[in-house]
Amino acid sequence: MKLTPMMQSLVLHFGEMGSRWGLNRTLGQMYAVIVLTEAPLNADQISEALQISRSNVSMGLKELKSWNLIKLQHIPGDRKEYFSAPSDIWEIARTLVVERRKRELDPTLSTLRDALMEQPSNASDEYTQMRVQQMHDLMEMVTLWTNEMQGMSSEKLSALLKLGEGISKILDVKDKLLSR
Amino acid sequence: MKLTPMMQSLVLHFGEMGSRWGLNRTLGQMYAVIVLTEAPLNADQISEALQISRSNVSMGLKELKSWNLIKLQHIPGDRKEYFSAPSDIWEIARTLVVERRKRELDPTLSTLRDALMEQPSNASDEYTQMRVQQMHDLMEMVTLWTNEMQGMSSEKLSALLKLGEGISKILDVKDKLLSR
DNA sequence: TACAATTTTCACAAATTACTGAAAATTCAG
DNA sequence: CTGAATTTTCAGTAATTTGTGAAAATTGTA
Repeated sequence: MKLTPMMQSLVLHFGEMGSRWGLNRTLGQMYAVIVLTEAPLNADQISEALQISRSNVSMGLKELKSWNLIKLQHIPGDRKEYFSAPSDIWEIARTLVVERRKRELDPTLSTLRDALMEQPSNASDEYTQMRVQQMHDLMEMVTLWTNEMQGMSSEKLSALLKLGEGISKILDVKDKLLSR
Repeated sequence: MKLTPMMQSLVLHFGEMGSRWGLNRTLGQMYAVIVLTEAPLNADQISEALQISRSNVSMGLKELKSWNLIKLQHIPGDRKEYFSAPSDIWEIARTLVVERRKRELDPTLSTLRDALMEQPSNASDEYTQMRVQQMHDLMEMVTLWTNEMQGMSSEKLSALLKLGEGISKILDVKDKLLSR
């Protein structure tokens, strides 16, 4: 499979970004080619398109599976496994947010809880615990949000995000409603 | 500077997480010790606390400065430079979000725009552009949001996040108000 | 069940990233 | 200005991460 120049440059870019997104270069490239190609792809096609070894593709697919970012499908009469990304970009975003939360927040939340259970050994530990408490509360709220996001339809999510600068006003309205 | 066991374990944890957060181990540890200690710290103290070389600390501080995560301050009668984190945890969160957006979204947004300007060379490119458009729109909304976040006070931000599961309801209310 | 097709694993190699000590540059009190 | 204190830079090295080919495991069909 040969990539068009447009694809080529997008794939390269997502490779660069991959590492900044908690994936890595190859994973970024692989996911780019899967997301940006309409037809499901098999490992050999990916390997050829990105000029990387078959085994590397296998490991990458394993990782993408663990992120729930790809769907496996079979094509009648073909024994190979084909992969595609969800067609709804919001679903991809939702998944990314949740999976990153799992990896970036959940373990920390648990460590923070442990620290809060400990007996402070001196004044300095007391300050530390105070900060830990603040971080914990913040992260817990973010967690609630991402859970909320999970349950929202793409339409609703899109509407919420479109609100953009309007969110401030909505908040004010809500305050008024409650204070009445 | 010797760390209490509580600090020690928190610092180690944030070191682990550092790499998942787009920083790296040392940066994570450094920021943990700065955030969790009440008094501003100088480079030597950090170097001793984390058992890393003075030069490594210097590079780390440079990076943390570029993230706008630390404040430089001077202590009267002392020539050394001291660093501390904002006392408001929300300010830290806001900064983190914005800086990550700069690094993780902005460059991609610009690449996506470039791709949209190009003339599709075939049907496959047309599909690609369609997906690029979707990604672009989504990322642009996220960008608007983070901008909005920037302007919000910690109190407001906290209130918004506390809304948590309530956000769905608020959205519904808003729809009703508009449709009247 | 047998076996060819396909995928996965894994030890090693390659590439990348992080860390250090020494030296250079900067800062500031006297 | 001078020079001691402090910070920064940087080339080399160490550590970590990523990629490969060969071999093992799995799959599905004839």
